[in-house]
Amino acid sequence: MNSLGPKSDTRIQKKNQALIMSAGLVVFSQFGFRGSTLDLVAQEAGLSKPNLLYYFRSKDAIYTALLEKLLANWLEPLREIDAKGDPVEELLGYAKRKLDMSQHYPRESRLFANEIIQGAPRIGNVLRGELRELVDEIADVINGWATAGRINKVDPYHLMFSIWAQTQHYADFDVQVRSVLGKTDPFDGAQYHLEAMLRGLLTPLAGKSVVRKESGPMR
Amino acid sequence: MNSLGPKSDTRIQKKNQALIMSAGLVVFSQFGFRGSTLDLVAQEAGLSKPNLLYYFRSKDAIYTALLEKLLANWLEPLREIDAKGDPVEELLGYAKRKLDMSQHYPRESRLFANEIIQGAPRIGNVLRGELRELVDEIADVINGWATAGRINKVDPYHLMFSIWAQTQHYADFDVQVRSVLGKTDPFDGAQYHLEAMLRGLLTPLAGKSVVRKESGPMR
DNA sequence: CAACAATTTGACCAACTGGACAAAAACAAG
DNA sequence: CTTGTTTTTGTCCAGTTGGTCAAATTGTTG
Repeated sequence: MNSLGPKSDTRIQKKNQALIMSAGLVVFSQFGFRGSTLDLVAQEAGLSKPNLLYYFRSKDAIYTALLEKLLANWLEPLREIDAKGDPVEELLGYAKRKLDMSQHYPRESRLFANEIIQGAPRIGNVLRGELRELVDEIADVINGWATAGRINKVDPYHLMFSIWAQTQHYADFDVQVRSVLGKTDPFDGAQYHLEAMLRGLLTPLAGKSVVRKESGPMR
Repeated sequence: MNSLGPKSDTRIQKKNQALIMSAGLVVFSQFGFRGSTLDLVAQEAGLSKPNLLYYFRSKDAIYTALLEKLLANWLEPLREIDAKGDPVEELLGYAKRKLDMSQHYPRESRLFANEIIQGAPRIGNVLRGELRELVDEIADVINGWATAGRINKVDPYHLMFSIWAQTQHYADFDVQVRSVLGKTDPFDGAQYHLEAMLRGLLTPLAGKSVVRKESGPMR
């Protein structure tokens, strides 16, 4: 009989569960939950539809399992920011890790993007809970760095948003980026640009605050 | 009889077509093309399903009409960049216009994002054609500014990507942004942060290139 | 208020959807 | 090889999907 708990997973179970997760990632990341069908996932996995449902209770179960696995990895790079490290290098390292994820796991990024765009019906509580707490912690760290004069004064929240936006963009909008760039690989240029942008924002320089003060609000 | 060409649109036709487009925007921007249903659009529009199909030939026709209308507006802010203006202010102005669009037309942004994430099946040719040409033009302008020393040397393509990413993020990931910020309105802070980031990157400063040269590649 | 055109609707359809289920097939261990 | 257990599949089902169509309703114009 099929076990309920995670006690005994035969190797064929492991193999097929992984196969289904992988196929689900491909399909759900492209069409979102509502736009995906079990038939599509089954076809992508090379299994029959009833066979999918032998391993997962429902379409929803596949999607949820996928999202949970993703979320665990998604917050990890943020946790690695070290309050005791060099501020600029810590933040650049974080941006680099996020950009690497966009390069190597673009489907995961799109799965996440799809879920958020559609209103985050299944992970809204995670966003308002775990994510928010973690972001608040890191925001404190960044504020500490700024107060100590080790980086320029920045809004830590919008700093994180801009890192998320600029890194995930290369995965989520991959088609557009490549349409514009042609054959040029996006990621080398992206990394250099992102680094330059963050250094320009963060690195404390005597002359800069003067320039900033002179400028009125953007119009 | 229903006219084929755009010759005679009675006011009731205009009203209902607008009603359907508006409803379609709400539904398609949330669920993407495949995840949306005519019933949902009909319900949102307050019309019966057959009545929708009296005004539009098919589900596809509604979606396509929506995309075409969107694309016209989408590229407009980019066209407004003036090669004869002040470089930093022109680029800041562009960013501001894009951010305003995210604030005031978030559904349009999400509709576009959905289409791109799903591989841009219907607008790939526009991306590789019209968009790319326009971006190339602006890239030339930016390169000209950089060569003249009026802004720092930047990759114009990645500069545009980063503006797109950071502005559209506030519309596409609205749920996440608000989950993190709580009741705080995102857009004031976003504008200030975006401006600071772009100024730091673009404004030519004697001291900056030294700092940049010393730094190795991001790690 | 006729008479005609524009609009709306109810009923219907074939294809597809997520899912149930029992029978068949493949596997494992004595 | 036999027996019990996993795994796989064919068949089926009720609900939903995009779309059709003729009939009914509403609007318009003389």
